[in-house]
Amino acid sequence: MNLFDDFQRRLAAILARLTVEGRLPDGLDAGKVVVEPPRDPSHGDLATNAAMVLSKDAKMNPRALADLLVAELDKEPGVTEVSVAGPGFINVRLDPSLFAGVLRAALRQGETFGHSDRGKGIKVNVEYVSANPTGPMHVGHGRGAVFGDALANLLEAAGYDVTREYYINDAGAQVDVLARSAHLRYREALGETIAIPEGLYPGDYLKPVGAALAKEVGNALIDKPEAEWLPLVRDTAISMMMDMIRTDLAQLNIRHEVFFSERSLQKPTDIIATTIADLTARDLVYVGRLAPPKGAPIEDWEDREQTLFRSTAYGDDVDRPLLKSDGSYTYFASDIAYHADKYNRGSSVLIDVLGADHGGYVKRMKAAVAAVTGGRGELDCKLCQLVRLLRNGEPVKMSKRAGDFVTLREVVDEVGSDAVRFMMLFRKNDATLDFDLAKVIEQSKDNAVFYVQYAHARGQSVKRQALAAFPDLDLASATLADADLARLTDPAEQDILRRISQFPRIVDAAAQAHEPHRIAFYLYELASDLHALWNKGKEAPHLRFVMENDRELTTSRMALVQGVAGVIAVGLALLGVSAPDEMR
RNA sequence: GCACCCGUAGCUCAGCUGGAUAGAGCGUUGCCCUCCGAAGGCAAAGGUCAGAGGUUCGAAUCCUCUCGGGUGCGCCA
Repeated sequence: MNLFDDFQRRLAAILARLTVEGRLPDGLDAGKVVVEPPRDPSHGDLATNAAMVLSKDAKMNPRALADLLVAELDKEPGVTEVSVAGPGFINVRLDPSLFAGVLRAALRQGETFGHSDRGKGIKVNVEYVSANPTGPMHVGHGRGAVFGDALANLLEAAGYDVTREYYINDAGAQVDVLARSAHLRYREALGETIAIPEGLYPGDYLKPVGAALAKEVGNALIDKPEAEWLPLVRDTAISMMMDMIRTDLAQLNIRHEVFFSERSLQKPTDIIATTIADLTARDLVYVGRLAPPKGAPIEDWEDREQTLFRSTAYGDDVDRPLLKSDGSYTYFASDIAYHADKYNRGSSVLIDVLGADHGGYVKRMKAAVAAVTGGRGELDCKLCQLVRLLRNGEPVKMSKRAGDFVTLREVVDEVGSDAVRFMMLFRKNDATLDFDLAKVIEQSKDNAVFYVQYAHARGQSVKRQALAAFPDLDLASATLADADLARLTDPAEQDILRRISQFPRIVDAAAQAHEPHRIAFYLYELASDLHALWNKGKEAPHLRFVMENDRELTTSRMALVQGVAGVIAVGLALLGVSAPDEMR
């Protein structure tokens, strides 16, 4: 139930009809036409730019074309007034019953209101978090985690078939460093006094790994050469780190369907080799020399022949190496094979949620996906900017225990999952985020999480009051959907109906743009509407939700309140935030 | 040197993929409330959308350049 889509279709039908009738030329592209709410509500309920964008192709001046369309739109059911404004805007005013109809739909559809089949089941792979399995997650990881999860929710709501995936970087040198660090903790667990040299991971979180190893194998690994103990220690450590990360994620109610191991790209079969062979056969891999980067001089630069992927053929600035000097694969080589694999598993749309420090990586990855899918796969990289942790405006000190960063778990333990999730989504992903630990648990209007959740709770509270006044009132959504909504005549009530009718459009646009923050901002506005109406009831008793002398009006208003609460609940669910029945 | 992201009110940020007179919160100022419809309300002031060109009916939004901030720049992941 999307009024704006509905009118877009109606307009397309009108254009088609006028074309058939010969009153408009062939070849008009109705796809350029936008139907949207006017910025200024006094202009009407819907506005379209149809006359302006089509005037050139129609070989008519915009006003004349607008007049033609106005005559047709005027015949449409539910349209009460159509006018032309400015350079050729067509403003449409609708019968209030149409907005009431959206409220009824919202009440009937409940938790699926705003959902659509726009994605038509297209398979989308969202890869997010993908933190190295070498330690606990920090707050920056948390932002990507929350963003990716909300985006996945959003895409599912828009009718896409979403796979939530985590790429475990368990193949690089960093996991060997992890193993060495864990081995030290193992010796420590056996009673040795250890010192952790520079370059290894110092965090206490590896102590349990050492203890677990000691318990499992006793001192069997203590005098062996590194080559013999490293694989076992590494696998144990990775496994325990992943358990820890999964626990951290579960605390934020984030679960991935696929955990993909980087090492599995080489064992048991080497997919990286076949991917490179495939690219080589297509002349996209060659052996050549690379000029050293201009800016920061590299001390040990060695000019040498290397195996390069021709990413410049797909818009990258320079070709990229696939093999290190020791012959092993670069991270990029693995990643090409990995993305090829995601595509081959059926996802034609790939989304990578990355930290902002990966910005330089995007071009080459897009080039790789284009090459490896023959241009049929689409990759969108969403870069999440840094999070600055504050407490009352002051930067938060790092925790030594975890190894010089604030862990995600510490933050979630302190302020809760809802506050973390909402605040991380109450900002565009590419803007840096100030996260104030004191502010986000404050019960005031300054705190957006509280404000939105409170609107939902207030809605429930109002319903409880209505039941106190009319104990036999049926407040089930299905019943409220049949209420007499014509009694919602106050402008503030009408505004809320309009706001609700925009929700499906917001969900759709947010999903298309891969921008979950739009939902958060919409909810803030909707909450604000409800609070404002409530406050009006203080000065103007005839606007109170519960009218003790008027059962019918109370019922109508309960429909409105339940509609708002329901939309807030749906929106918060998309963000992965709870919608409480009361604030405590 | 190059690439990517960002630059909107004093501050923190929105701005619905190019629409009409650029919005909100905080802060400031002024009224009201502080008799549980509690976790405040109403209103005002505040802008060269970093700057300059360009594209077109129309630009905060798209293109080019300049300035300013951030990030990254074989064999790290």
